Amino acid sequence: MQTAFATAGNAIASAAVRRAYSQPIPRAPESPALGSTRTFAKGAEIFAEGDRAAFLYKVASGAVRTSKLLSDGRRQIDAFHLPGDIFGIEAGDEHRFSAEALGETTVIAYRRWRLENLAANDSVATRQVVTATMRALERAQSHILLLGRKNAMERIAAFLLDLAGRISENGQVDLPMSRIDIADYLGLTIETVSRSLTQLERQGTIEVPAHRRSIVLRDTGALQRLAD
Amino acid sequence: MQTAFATAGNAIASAAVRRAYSQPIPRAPESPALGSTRTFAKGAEIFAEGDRAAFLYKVASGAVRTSKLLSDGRRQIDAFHLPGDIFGIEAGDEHRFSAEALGETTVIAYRRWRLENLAANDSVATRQVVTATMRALERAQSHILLLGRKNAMERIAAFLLDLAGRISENGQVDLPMSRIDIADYLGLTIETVSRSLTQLERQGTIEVPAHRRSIVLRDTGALQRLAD
DNA sequence: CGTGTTATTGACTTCATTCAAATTAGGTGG
DNA sequence: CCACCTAATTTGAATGAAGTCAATAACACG
Repeated sequence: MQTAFATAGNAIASAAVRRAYSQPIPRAPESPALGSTRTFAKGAEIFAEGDRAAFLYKVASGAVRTSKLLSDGRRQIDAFHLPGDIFGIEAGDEHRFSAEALGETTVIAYRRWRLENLAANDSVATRQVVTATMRALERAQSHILLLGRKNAMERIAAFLLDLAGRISENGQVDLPMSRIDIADYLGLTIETVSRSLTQLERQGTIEVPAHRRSIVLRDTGALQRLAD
Repeated sequence: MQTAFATAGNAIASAAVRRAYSQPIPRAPESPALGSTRTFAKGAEIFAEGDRAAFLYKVASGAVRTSKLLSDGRRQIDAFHLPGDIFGIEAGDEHRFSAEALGETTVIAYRRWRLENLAANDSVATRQVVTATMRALERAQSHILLLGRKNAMERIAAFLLDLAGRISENGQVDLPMSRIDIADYLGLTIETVSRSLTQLERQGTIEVPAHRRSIVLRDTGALQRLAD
């Protein structure tokens, strides 16, 4: 078996678990029409696979992972969502992923638009949802190439560059996620992720400070070449 | 929008014609407003990665693969498109994939909608494009799970069931694609695909007639269990 | 400072790939 | 209809990249 993220079982069960253990702290919405702000603790579930998709979300601060589980516990993380990103868009009326906060995270929940209204309505919000959907599709498609045809080192390099492009501050990337999350995103194991990072560090391509939760990109050119 | 003469001088058509082995055979569109019909020979290129995305397409008959290449020639097939499927939707103005006919294939080309119009406009066509985009996203996301976390046998089983759900006639699936295409879709090699099929046949789960281009699903339950 | 969690490292195994060869299908021209 | 040819597929044997199992190390936090 691969990296089993040991959350108990199926969608129904985890929906129940969510009610028990997650701590959504609803606050007064900044403006009713614009959605309501909610804060989640590290690891808290924002929604579960199979939950009714009544809202879509925009990350205000922190970070979110959306993932799917196989029956035996293998997990695949579909995407990481950073501030400004919209997630939870669905065509049907159920969430096909679960979403969890990677750290203390604040999101804005917007009441969901039915698909029909999406096409019918012209508004900034509508446009944003269509754009977010297209972006999600593009990301998913390039992730398919990564998972289908790239080796471990290429995956790590591509991941670091992608993240750097989204949240780097002068070449330093502060990872909002654990090695397990990285592994489950890249279709690898935590050990392989660790070994690849060590190898990149030995080559002088990156630098990993003591606390291990940030990475300095020393040679983005080399990463680019690796990533393809 | 689309006129009978629009096919003659556009960027896409000439880009396609430039390539050696594509043979688009423009015919009179069934209805000018609804797009123009084009037929492609087996292996012909409908559009290439980087081509200007002036049209989107619906498969009328036959089948199409959309794929990406890495610099060293590794290929990943993003999706197979069967009659009724829409492909070639882009947010930007370039195709990020190439598209090739899997056999003698007829498609209908629709002049592309700009993203802004998509959100602004309410029409059957708009709705179809939004729906097709959502469907593509859902497919891509479940393919990510397959590529990231499923083993060879699980991938083959899932592939056969998916295809059966789209084109089976009483349990028989006529494969429009070669083993290489299947391998490049599932992130495997042609040898592994062949071995997996052989094993499924030995188990009595499937049956592969002599010409090897169709497969009879004898035990979909077993496939379902394998596919997860 | 302990304690629990997360990450790294090492040794060994395994599943899928690679390399190589054999077999089969399907088209072509006699 | 058959012999021949080419491309596609299958099969076998050996290799290798990433996974598994196990132990250690490094943090983070109370």
